[in-house]
Amino acid sequence: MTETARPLRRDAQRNRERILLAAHDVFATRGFAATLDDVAHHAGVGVGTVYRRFPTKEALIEALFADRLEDLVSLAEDALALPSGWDGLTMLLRRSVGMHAVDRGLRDAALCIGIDKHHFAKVGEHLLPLVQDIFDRAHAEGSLRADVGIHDLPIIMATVTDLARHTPPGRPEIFRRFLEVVIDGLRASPENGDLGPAITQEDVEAIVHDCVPPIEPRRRT
Amino acid sequence: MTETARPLRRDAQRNRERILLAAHDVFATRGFAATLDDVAHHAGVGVGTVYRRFPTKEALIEALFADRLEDLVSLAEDALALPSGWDGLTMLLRRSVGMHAVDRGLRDAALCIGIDKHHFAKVGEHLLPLVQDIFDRAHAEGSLRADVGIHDLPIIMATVTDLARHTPPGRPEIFRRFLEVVIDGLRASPENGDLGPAITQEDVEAIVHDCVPPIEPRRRT
DNA sequence: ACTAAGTGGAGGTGATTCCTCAACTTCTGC
DNA sequence: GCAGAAGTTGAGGAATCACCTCCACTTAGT
Repeated sequence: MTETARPLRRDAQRNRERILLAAHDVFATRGFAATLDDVAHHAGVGVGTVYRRFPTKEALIEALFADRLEDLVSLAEDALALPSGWDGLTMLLRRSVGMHAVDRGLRDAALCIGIDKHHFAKVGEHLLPLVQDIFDRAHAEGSLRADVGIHDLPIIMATVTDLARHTPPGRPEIFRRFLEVVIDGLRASPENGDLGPAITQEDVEAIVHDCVPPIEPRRRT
Repeated sequence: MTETARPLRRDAQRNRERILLAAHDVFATRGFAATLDDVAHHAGVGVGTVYRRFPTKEALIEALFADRLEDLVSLAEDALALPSGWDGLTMLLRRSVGMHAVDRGLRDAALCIGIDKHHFAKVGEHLLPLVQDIFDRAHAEGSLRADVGIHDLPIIMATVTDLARHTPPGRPEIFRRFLEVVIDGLRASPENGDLGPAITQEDVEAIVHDCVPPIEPRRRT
């Protein structure tokens, strides 16, 4: 396993980059549901070339998103730098929904963090404690309703970004509007009812699991 | 066109009823995405029998849901009978989400009302004014935030019931919880920001259109 | 100019859906 | 009971879609 990979021929290297560029575009608009055939067409290369470079869709996705997810870590850090816990939380929500609306692949990747052991595990380790801090701060401040927790976040994100997916490209006001309603519903207020028992990790997995197109294709034997 | 249909043979009539019963079950769990082959299996008849009785999926859906949608009209009437406008609105939301979670076919049909000229037009004519009254009453009362309007309803319903679709059958708490957050976000409050320009009918059509499986199949020439 | 590396894209595989049709079965009126 | 109309069946045709393989061809690099 310590085998050093030989360097690619120059044309192959160029094609690899074209594929990654095309994949960025295609996954941004179609999310994980995009096909490698699609990517090949956009890159102007044959399908075979894509499969030679990235043996499975999984490999391409990892190459594409592993470090792009770091943007979310930066965002969380920025949110924690704000003086107000509430402002931090709402900034996290607004900005990440915005990013996910622009790049649906990023959205699918981000949702994977919470439900998948091996994909993007490293980013998850960085991100989750930050998000926890953001929630803790808002709770301590008394601005975030007490019965909402960190496990609600994936559900909110999945739901709002799914709406974003369906809204016409030119009208982001629509899902933003919905997000604002949700945000206002998250604010602690004496008028709020009680939400009952918290969401569990299993709930999140069960729900988010089929809000994301599968990375590995359906292979029936 | 004034041709009187001959009465069905007795066994055919029995089969027709079995098909409708099975269709009820199948559409309840799979929504409009269910196939007529599915219905046939559940009914214990051949596919051909289903296609003989209901030439298209459309015909079966109309036969199934035309009057079941009246339940929503009754619900709206009940909501209007409550003394408080806010209670009426939240009852409409909670009960219809509950109904749609239990019967995904009903959900798809209800969403069709707002976006489709010819299906379920009659029910729509009854329902829409009632819903408008419910919103007007809550607005007049000052309990519903002023920048939310009737066109937000399909979007909210589509989003929350879509979440309901993904939640495990035994855990309705999850989408109910989310709905409560949304409801609390709809309440007028001095802390709320402004939502900006209202949703238009075109927005609703564009969004809800692809939140519902198409009634008519993809027929390429 | 020779060879290993790389390429293209038609097409195999398998899943899924819609719907037809021709051989068969059952009902109903006489 | 029987003729024939009405009804049934389910295998399978046709269309679509995604994944991926294969091998005759091209090209980089020494």
